[in-house]
Amino acid sequence: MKESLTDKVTSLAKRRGFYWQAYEAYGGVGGFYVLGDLGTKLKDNIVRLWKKMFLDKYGFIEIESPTIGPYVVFEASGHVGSFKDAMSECLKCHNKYRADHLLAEQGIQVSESTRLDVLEHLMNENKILCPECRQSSWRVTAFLTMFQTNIGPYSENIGFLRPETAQGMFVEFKQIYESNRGKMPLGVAQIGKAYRNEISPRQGLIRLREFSQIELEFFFNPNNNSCEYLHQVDDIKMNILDEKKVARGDEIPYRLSAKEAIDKGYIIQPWLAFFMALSQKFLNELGVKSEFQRFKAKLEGERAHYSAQTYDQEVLTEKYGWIEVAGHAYRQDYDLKSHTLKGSIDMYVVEELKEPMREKKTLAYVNSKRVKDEFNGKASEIFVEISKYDPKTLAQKLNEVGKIELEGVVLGREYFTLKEVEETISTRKFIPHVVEPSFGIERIICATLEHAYSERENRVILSLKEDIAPYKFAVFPLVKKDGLDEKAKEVFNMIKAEGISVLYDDDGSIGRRYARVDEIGVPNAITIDYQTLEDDTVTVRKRDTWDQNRVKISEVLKT
RNA sequence: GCGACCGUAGUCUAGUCUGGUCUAGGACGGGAGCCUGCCACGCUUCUGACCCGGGUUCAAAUCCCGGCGGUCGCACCA
Repeated sequence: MKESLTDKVTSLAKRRGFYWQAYEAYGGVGGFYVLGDLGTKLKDNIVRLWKKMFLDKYGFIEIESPTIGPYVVFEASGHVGSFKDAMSECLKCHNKYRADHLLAEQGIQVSESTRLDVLEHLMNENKILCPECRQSSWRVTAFLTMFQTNIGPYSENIGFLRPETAQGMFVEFKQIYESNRGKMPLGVAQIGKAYRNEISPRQGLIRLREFSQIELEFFFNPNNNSCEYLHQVDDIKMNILDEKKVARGDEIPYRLSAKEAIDKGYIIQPWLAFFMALSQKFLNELGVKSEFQRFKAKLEGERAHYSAQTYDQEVLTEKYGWIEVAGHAYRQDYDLKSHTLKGSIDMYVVEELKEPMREKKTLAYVNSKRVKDEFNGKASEIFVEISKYDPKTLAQKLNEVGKIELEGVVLGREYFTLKEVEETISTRKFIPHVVEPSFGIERIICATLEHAYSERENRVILSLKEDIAPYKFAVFPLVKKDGLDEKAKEVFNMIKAEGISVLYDDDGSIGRRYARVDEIGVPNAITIDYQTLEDDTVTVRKRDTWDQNRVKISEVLKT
């Protein structure tokens, strides 16, 4: 089989030091990798571009929270439940299956909390057949895809390495919200490592056990979910496979703008649609053209436990086909609600209504004179009891049943004065809803490299956009003599002093040096020749066209 | 996790079937030097590998077992 583009990129990545598998000195460990100099620079540049496009432009903010969290957090978030699968192993052929799936096929419903020994009993008693070898001999064990550790010296204090960065933003929501002076809607991002103990990590950087995420949690008021930026992405047509198309295996996408997709009902939240379009533009900026991108809906059964709608953003690769580079999920209020229920902080937000609402209501006040007159010594007791209710509730009860029952006394309507009042309501409490664009940085690096890779005259060219190229300039003396090399070093030092990433190379022929920097994506190569010594001009040679221009040294950084 | 195939320098590979001549050969790459007036020229020189562990044998890159890793298929990917 012909070596695929993906394989070529992998081998280039290792040869030139973008990334490689970790722990090779010890035979390698699956699912872990190292970013080299070029890789870290590329990653930093990608992250910087993302921040510019998603945060700075919209005034959204960023936090950094711990990568280890206590058991309760992931219990509340639902991860302990849904990351732990009961795996049933066939003792004959040793294939493993989800126990609940096999039981469900036979119409036996079990819950997530069903004990393992009970599951095993059910599997064997009901003679569930192994799909592979048609035997029925099972052992049921748990497999937890979160990495588990202990916090402090006591083994019963279990902690987990976070399987997503998102929970940090949910658990800390109230503090984030307060310290940003109650802004709503509020976009909060976190960029960092997440960990999943994959059963079989494979495919290079595509499935890792430790990986980097960029996650943006966008908190908004569900009563006011219109997105003011939608018009900014009108020109972006997305390839969309909605739930219906996915369900029937239709691979031909709709081509729609965010607004059109909302209007047609394919995307149920305007903000979700906006971020999807913006994400497509982000990948465009990284050099992945729109025709190599699509958004594929997750079906109800495959969605995460928190999601009401999820679109995977996919990029076409030669070897692996469509790979997911980002997930766009409508998480509703699932997470904040869970943390409110289990934790000690209420994650609601108070909304000030633009148009205060006038609400009519009836209030009931007890006629104290009449009560005193008729109940004498018991009156003060009655007042204490009545004060437990507010006037609105009292009025409601009187309207519904015509009386108030207290300890040993029943007071009828005649003991109260009813007042009709109109109240102004200017605030309302709500738990924000969340849409989440979530990016896997390593996969984006793969997609970016693959779509930047090309070959010309048997040489490799990595056409990384200038914004994200690890090195912006390379400086070469045409030949290493007659003072050209000293002059070249001067230019090199000048650019370096500006804080711009730049390489110097005087080894071998000039053509060889161009070739070397082409394959790591340096967009500009500056050559110092004999004319430079006379008039301080140099040639700037462009990576993608191989065109050369003569410019003054002082102008060189403006190219 | 299961199954099939595979594992020799940074990369590609010769050698493995049929154990010894392998102190493991080549090409590319990389370093140093020479050369070089614009797209991987040439020369000199250096660099560097049998995945790990155990077994069989007088002798293991080669045969056997286990582990680790890779690719593919199944399962998993919340």
